[in-house]
Amino acid sequence: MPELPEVETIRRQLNQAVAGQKITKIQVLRSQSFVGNPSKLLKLQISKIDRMAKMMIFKFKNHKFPQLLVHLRMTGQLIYQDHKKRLVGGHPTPDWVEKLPSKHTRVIIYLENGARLFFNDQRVFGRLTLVNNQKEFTYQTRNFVGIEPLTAQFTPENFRLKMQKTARPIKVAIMDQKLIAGVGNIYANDALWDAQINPNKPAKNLNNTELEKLRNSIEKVIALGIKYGGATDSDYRHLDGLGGKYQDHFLTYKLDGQPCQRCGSKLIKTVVGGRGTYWCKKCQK
DNA sequence: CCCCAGCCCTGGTCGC
DNA sequence: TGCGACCAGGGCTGGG
Repeated sequence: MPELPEVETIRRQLNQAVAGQKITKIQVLRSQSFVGNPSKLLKLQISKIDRMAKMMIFKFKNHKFPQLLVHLRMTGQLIYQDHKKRLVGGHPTPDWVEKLPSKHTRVIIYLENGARLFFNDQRVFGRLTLVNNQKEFTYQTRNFVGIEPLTAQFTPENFRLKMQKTARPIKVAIMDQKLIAGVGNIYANDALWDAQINPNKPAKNLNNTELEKLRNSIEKVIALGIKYGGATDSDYRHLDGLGGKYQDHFLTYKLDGQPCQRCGSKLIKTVVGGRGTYWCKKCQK
């Protein structure tokens, strides 16, 4: 599922592929997938795409607003197809990209140069949300205000301040987008394994050494995720339809029953905060 | 404020 | 082969 590295990968590709293009038409094929009036975006020129936690923010030239917020949730994809149905970067076009729209296409954004941007989303949890002013923006992003792991704000001290505030399991705490931005289930599992911390441990019970280790591990796995273009576990795809590679480097995620890379004992799967949790009972204390 | 259960969705899997 | 129950999960809502 798309987390910080996956969303960041797509964001960078979008800035290459669609920045500078004007939106000429928007088709909403499933009403829940688009919140707001899509016609407000017509004729606006995309200036750049930012990111806040797992949310992408489309901004437009000479307009502070509207802005378009895109959240992929679990199965959302943004796929770019140019007017010749060729891919960005010159890769061979996967058949399914040439055949878009598919039955999972929820929104199509048409660009002035003849290209189309497809928002596909099998489970319809993802959203394109139009915000018209600062008040709406603040409301829609109110739960995504956590510290960004790859910025100067992600200091040991700031991390400690956030984690000491809650008695919830540490895994739940680092996945709380109000505390830390962009960490989802894959990278939470892998970071806790790397830091050798039991995912059930109450966040405020971690000592400074453990917190610093975990902070470093979050930074490490998120950076690795970006390096490999994210993880294609099921639906996640790059802008050109191809998959990421981080799934070949999972430390724990979906590896229950496999030997721990550190101690060799079998990784287990439990449920923490209602989410599947993969870890090593022997070396995560 | 804090925390958690239930909900939104669809497709894949499993048992019968 | 088919059918129904169940599961996956990020984030929102409502209730304790």
